Amino acid sequence: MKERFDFNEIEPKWQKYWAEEGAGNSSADPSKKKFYCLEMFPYPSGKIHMGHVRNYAIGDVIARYKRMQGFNVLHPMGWDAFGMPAENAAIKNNVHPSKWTYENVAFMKQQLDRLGLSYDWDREVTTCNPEYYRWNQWFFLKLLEKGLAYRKTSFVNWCPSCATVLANEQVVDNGCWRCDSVVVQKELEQWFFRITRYAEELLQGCDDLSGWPERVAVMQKNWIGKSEGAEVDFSIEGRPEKLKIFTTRPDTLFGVTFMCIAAAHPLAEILTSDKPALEKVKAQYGKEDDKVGHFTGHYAINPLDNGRAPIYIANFVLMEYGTGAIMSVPAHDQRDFEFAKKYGLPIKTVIQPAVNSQQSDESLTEAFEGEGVLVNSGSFNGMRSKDAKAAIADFVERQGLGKKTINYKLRDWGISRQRYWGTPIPIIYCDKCGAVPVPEKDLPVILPDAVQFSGTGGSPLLNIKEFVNVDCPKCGAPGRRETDTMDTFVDSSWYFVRYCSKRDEGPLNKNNIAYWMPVDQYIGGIEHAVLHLLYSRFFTRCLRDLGITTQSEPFRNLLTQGMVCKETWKCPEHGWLFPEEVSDGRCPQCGKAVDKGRVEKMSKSKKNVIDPDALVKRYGADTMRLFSLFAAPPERDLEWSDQGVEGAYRFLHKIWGLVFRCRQDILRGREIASQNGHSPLIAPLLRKTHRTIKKVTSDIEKDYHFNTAIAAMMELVNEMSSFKSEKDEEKAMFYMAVQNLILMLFPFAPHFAEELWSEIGETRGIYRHAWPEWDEEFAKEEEVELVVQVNGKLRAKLLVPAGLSDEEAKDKALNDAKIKEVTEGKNIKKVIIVKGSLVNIVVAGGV
RNA sequence: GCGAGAGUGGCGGAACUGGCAGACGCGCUGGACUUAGGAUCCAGUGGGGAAACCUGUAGGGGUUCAACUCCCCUCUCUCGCACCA
Repeated sequence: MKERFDFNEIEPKWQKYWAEEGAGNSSADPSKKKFYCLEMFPYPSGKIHMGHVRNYAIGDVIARYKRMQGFNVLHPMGWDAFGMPAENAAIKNNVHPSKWTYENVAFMKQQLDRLGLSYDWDREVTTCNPEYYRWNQWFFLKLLEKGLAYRKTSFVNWCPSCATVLANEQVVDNGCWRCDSVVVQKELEQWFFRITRYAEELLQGCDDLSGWPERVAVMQKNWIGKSEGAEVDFSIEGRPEKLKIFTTRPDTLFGVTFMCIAAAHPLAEILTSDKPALEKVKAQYGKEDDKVGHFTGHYAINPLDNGRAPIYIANFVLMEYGTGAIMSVPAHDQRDFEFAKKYGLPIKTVIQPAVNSQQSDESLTEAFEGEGVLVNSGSFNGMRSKDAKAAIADFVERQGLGKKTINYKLRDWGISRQRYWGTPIPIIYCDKCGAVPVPEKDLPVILPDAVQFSGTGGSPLLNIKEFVNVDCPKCGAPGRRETDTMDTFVDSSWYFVRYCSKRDEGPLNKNNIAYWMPVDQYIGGIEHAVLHLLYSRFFTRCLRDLGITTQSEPFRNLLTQGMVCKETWKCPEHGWLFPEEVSDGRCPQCGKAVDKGRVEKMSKSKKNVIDPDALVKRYGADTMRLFSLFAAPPERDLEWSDQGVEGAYRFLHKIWGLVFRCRQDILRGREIASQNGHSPLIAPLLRKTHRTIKKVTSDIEKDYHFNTAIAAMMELVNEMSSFKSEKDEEKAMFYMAVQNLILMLFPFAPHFAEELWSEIGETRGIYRHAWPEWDEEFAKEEEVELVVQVNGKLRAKLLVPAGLSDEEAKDKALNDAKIKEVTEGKNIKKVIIVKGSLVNIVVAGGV
C-alpha cells in the first residue's frame, strides 16, 4: 500500500474493473424490486460542465446506494443529440452536424466514464440515430391516427435568429428560450400535437405529483391555466353579427357598461371605418404601461337587460385567449376600471361588499373584485355573488344566450421546425390526396446526409431533390415530402421509455416497460419545469392510450438540483475577467480596481467557469464528486470554492493515512472479528459507528441530504483518528469502524472506497456489498449531557447515565452546586423535564 | 402587482415534532515537525468581557417554562407568473 493516495492510478483501474464486471448493467427481473434512477440526458455540446458533474454525481450516489440496498437499479445515460448548435457549428465550421455530434458524444462519454459514473451503457440512446428517431415518426403516425396530431395555419412564434418556429413553452419573456432573440409572429402552416386534449388530466395529475417539488407542479398548473366561466353572445345593434365573449364573472353581467375586442379580432376590421386608429391600437398591442382604445361607433346589446354597451377596440385584449373579446365591468374589474376612467365611460356597481355599504359609483377609486351581494341585477338582486356566478351562467345557458365554458391557457404544441438537424416529419404532400402519412413499413424516413448549409435560413432539406421528390403513397402521383423536422422536445418526451429495453431488445417491449416504469427518481435542472416535464407527462399519456404503458405519470420523484455558481470579477471598463487575470484587485488591461461581482451561475460569458477536466487531473474524480455533494444540499445552489475542493481532497487523504498507518491493526482486527462467538466491545467508537450508519442512511433516505451525510462521516473519521487500538478487541472494533466507513463512502467516492476495500483484505468488489445496518442498541448513548436551565437560561450541563427517570434528573439538577447557587432562596414554581435531555427550573422573581 | 422560497459567524452550511444555536467543512490564530511550508499533525475560533457573565438566528411585536423553529407586522433578496377577462 502506498503512503499517499494516487488517484491517477486507482481511478482508471476501478473504472476498468467495473466496466469488465458490468457493474452498472441491469436486466428486468420481476422477482426483484426495481429502482429506476435517471438524470436528464445532456445535449452533446462539446464537453461536460460542472452542472453536469453535479447532476450526475447526485444520480450516481443514489444509484449506487440503491444497489447496495438490494434494489435492481436501472441507471442509463444517453444523448439528446438533435438540435440547433450542431447545425450552427456546421454553418460556421463547415463540419457536418452528424460528425460534429458523434464526435462530441464520444468525447463526452469518455469524460463521464472518467467520473466513475455507474451507467448501463448497453441502453445508451442517441436521438439522432435513425433507429431512435424512427420511433418519433412512428408515434407521429399513431398520434395522427388518433387525431392527436394535425396541421393548421396559424400565427406562430418565429425566432429570426434561429430561423425557426418555437412552441409557446419555448418563448421566455417574449424571447427565444435558446438565444434570447425577440420572437415575432408569423403565419405558417404547421404540425401540432393536441396536448390540449389532455389539459384537464394533466392539471388534475399535478395534485398527485407528491414526489415533485411543489413549485414545479404549481408552474405547470399555472401554465395550463384553467378558468371556469361562460361564453355569452351579445348582439350588435343594427348588425347581423354576434359578439361572443368569455367571462369568469357571469355574476357581474348586469354591470357591463362597454365591450372591448382585440385589434386582431375579425370584427375589428368590420366595425370600424377608421383604419389608422385601428392600426394605432394594434401597434400598442400587449404594451402594459398604457391602455389604449378606439370606439367603433357600434353598440352591443346586453342580453340580460338590453342595455347598450359601446364597442371598443382595445390594446389590452388578447386575441389568443378566450374569444378575443370581453365584456367590461369597470366597477368590478380593475383593468376595465382604468379603461373606463381614461375614456369617461360609466361605472355601474352590481356587487356590494356588505349589505348596508352604499357607495356612489362616482366615488370609487378602484374596482371591487371581491365577493359580495348582487344589486342592480334584476331578479338576481340580493343573491351572494358566489351563488350568482352559477345561477346567471345557468340562466344564460337555459335562455340560449351562451354556455358555461372552461378555458385553458395551454395551447397545442407546435412541433414543426424549419431546420435540418431533427427528425423528418413522415408526411408526403400530394396535390390530389393532400397530406399523406408515410406508411409504417417505409419508416424510418432517413435524414439525408448530403446537404449544403447556406446559413441564410430555410431548411437545407428543401434543396435536396431526392428527398423532396417522392411519389404519393396513396395514388402514386408525384408528391412532395414534408421538409420541416420535429421539435427536439419530441425526442426527449419518451427516451426514458426507450431505456427500459436494451439496444437489441426492441424499443417498445411492454414487459420491460411495465417492469421499469415509472422513473423512481428523476434529477435535473429547474429550467425544464414546464417544457420537457410537461411534454413528457403528455407523451406518457399518449403512450398509455396506445397501450404501450399502463402508467400516466413518467416521473414518480423529481429532484431539481440547484445551479453551480461562482464569484465573478468585473472591470468597470473591460467587463468580466477570469479570476486568475485579476492580480491585487486590478484589471490587467487598464490597471483599474475591479469589482468583486456577485456569485452567479457558471457561464463562459461571465468567465467564472471551472473546467471539470482540469479538476479531474488535479484532484481526481472522487474529490470532485465529494465536494460537489458536500458543499450544499442538492436542491440548493452550490457555490464553487477552490479551497472547499482542497478540503474534500484532504478528507480522503486523512482516511487513507489512517488506514495506511493502522493497516496491521486493521488486518488483525479483521481476523478477530471473523472468529466465532466474538461480541463487540461496547465502547464509544462502536456507538459512534452505529450512530453514523444511522445518520448517513437517514440523511440519504430523507431528501438526499448528502452534505450532512458526509459531515457525519467526517465526524466518525475524526473520532477514529484519536482512537488507540492496543487490545485485540479494540483492533476488531477499529476494523469494524473502518469497514463500515468504507462501505458508506462508496456511493460518494467509489474508486477510493474500492481501493481501500481491497487494502483491508476484501477480494470481492465493494459494489456488490450490502449497505451496512445499524443496531439500535449500539447506537444508544450510555451517557448523556443533561442541560439544566433556570428560567429558560442555560446554567449547567451535567453528564448523566442515559435512561434517567424524570425524578432522578430533577434531583440531579436541583442538587448541582451551580444550580443551588443560582436558585438559592428563590421560590421554585415549576420544574419542566424533557426526558433524558433537559431540565428547566422556573423560579419566581427572575434570576 | 400576484404566487412561492429564502434571510443564521469572516464564508459554504447544520439544528428532530418548539428543548444546549453555529454540527461538518473552508478561512483565520497559535503551536508541533521541518532547511523550508501553500505539506502534515495538534489546539483555539459568533460578538463583547480579565472573569463571572452578558449578548446573539434580517428588524419590530406576540404566544410559551422554553422560539432559528409557531403567530402578526415591516424590510431585503431569489425564483416563477404577469393585462388570461
